[in-house]
Amino acid sequence: MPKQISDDQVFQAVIRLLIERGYDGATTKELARAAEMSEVSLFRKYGSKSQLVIEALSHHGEILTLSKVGFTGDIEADLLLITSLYHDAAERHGELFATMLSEMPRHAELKGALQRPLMMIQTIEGIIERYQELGTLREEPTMHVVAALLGPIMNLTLISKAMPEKHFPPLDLKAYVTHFLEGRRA
Amino acid sequence: MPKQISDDQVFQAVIRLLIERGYDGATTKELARAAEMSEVSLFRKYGSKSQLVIEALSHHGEILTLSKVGFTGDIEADLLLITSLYHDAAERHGELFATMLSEMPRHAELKGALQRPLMMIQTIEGIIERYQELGTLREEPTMHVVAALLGPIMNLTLISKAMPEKHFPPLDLKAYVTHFLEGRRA
DNA sequence: ACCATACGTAAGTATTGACTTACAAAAAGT
DNA sequence: ACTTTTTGTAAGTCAATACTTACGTATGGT
Repeated sequence: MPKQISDDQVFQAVIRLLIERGYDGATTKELARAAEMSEVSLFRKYGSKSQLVIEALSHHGEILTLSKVGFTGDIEADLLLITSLYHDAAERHGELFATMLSEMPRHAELKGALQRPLMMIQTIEGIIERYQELGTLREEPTMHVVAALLGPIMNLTLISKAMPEKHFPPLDLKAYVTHFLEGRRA
Repeated sequence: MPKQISDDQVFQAVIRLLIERGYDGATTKELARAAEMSEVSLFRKYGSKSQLVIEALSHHGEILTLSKVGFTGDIEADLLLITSLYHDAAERHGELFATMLSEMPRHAELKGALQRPLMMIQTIEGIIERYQELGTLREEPTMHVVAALLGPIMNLTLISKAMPEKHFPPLDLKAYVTHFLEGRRA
């Protein structure tokens, strides 16, 4: 057999192109070229564009690798780890996430493609909840806390990319977490 | 002359469709139908799809009126007004804003379409800056402050719409502003 | 040696989308 | 009345896109 193209290689290229061009903008022709395979083989292996994207996104659930994240009892350390990972992910894939969030309702075939990223939000909610139960954090809807923690980071990266001429100073995540906690401790 | 279709009516329909389907998803045929005019007339009046969208968004900027917003010296009142207006806008048009933010880098023709909304962010930055100069707020990049203030609101509305099965409690904006200020005063 | 496998190239099809052209009609100003 | 203005309908062009068909080829297992 020739070449033997690995799924990993394909999925990686797919994600890269999705980030660059979005779902509609990433044509199957370009997807094939990015994956260094023929368009025909692409359809043979993955059936359709939507299936390919779903498989790529599922496989790439590692985008936001929260496997290392958990409850340790040290809230500053936990939040710093979460924000660091999220910050990296937002830098690299924030546009993709935003695109998918807004394109999902318009592409029924994509339902389920964001299952994994959204589950990670629930993981974070779980950690928040434990700190609330412990009395470290004050009680409030966990999703509000998650939004307060991650919203500014996502917003900042999106705006930075939309206004590339303005050069925003980078976030100091350690200070960010510290200030986040002020006023939020029980 | 027949009918005499007003720009207002057209722009309103355009915005509505953009929210529903996004830029790529909103076809000129559908745009024409939504505006209750023929596709031909649409091209005659506005030249192209991108121009139509740009004009509609520019015109729409007025709906997100921050004209009442300014520096009063009462930081809690100012921020409460800003967040209230922003919250309303995000509820109604958050998806649109997010879509445009993520689609803009891929559609060079749209450059300038978000000029107006982005200028409002700069208005807010100006107010923040004055409170920093007064010593009410501690010094840090103004865009970081804006992101911290508005990011969570935008995030919350986006996620609410992406996960409609989960019912998130509404934000108490007054408490939100109060907590925002804790840890941020100079 | 041979055959199934996993790919490639060339050439389609069918659909759709942005945009145009040609011609007709309704209304308003004069 | 007539001309201008602003719309409409019908029909198209042209390019791009998702996806297919037919056929050929290199490779590895047996």
